[in-house]
Amino acid sequence: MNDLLERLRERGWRLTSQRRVVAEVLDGEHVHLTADEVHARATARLPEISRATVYNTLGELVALGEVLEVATDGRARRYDPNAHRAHQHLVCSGCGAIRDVHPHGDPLAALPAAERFGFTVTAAEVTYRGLCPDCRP
Amino acid sequence: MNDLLERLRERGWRLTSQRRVVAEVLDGEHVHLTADEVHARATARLPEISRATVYNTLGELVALGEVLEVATDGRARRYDPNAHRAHQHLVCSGCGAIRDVHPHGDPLAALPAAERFGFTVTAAEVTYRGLCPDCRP
DNA sequence: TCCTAACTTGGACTTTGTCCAAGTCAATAC
DNA sequence: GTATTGACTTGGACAAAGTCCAAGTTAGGA
Repeated sequence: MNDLLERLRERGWRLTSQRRVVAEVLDGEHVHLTADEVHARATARLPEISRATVYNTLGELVALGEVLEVATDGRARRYDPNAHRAHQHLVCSGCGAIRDVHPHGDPLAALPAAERFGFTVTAAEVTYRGLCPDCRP
Repeated sequence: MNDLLERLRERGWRLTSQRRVVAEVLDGEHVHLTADEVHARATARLPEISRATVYNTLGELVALGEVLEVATDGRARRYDPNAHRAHQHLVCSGCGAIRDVHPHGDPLAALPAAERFGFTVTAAEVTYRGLCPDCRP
């Protein structure tokens, strides 16, 4: 995480306490917080941080490629700090829990040229859906 | 499309002009409208149809398995009437255009048991991202 | 230690979606 | 055909998620 802040500073990011707190909140494995959750946790450490700043900072981290934005449920976007290792998502249809997973093979390879409609295809996001152990009937 | 309305009536759906219009608007290939777009097009045919009814009807069609809900952009959900043939989505990062595509192989098969975290995995949604011919630089 | 462009703030606003009480109507029965 | 009734629709209020902006604050270089 310190690496992250260092990397960003080298890229001309001004290192404010707000940005530091957002980066800290997003640290870890299998972290997929909504902007609101990030704001709630950031507020615990820095009570006066505003929603706008959280949104701004998340947007910047996404633009810089340090955080991934995932839309697994059609509701709030979630932010995934695990941007430097390619992975996909496994989502529980019951409780919404999300895990990072690593399927074998390159999902992109499965799309034949004839199915690309002239697009230059650069990425494939896979969302696996099912029930987690706690939600299984 | 008449098949759809017939099928729904057999399942006890009351066939109102509002529902008919929503079903008509959703007819076709590569159709991925937002609720708002459905409402706009429905209004052109039936001016007094309300937003609430469009949302209700879309929700019912999804629950009945006749329409798929897709969340490709973290903004408005989109509705895909092509629910009876398994497919995935190809999304243009430039303009947001969406195509239905049919990769070969079963994407589910690529997720090893060791990566399933005890989940009962039942589906895999793949979103391919790239630039469409019109958006390519 | 000063300066200034970059950053943050709070609040207003927009978009997307949900909920509800009251009114309307499709389909069945007669 | 007409009556009946429960299912459907409506508009408006509300909620959640996200954007925008003018004014105030501050990190980091000079």
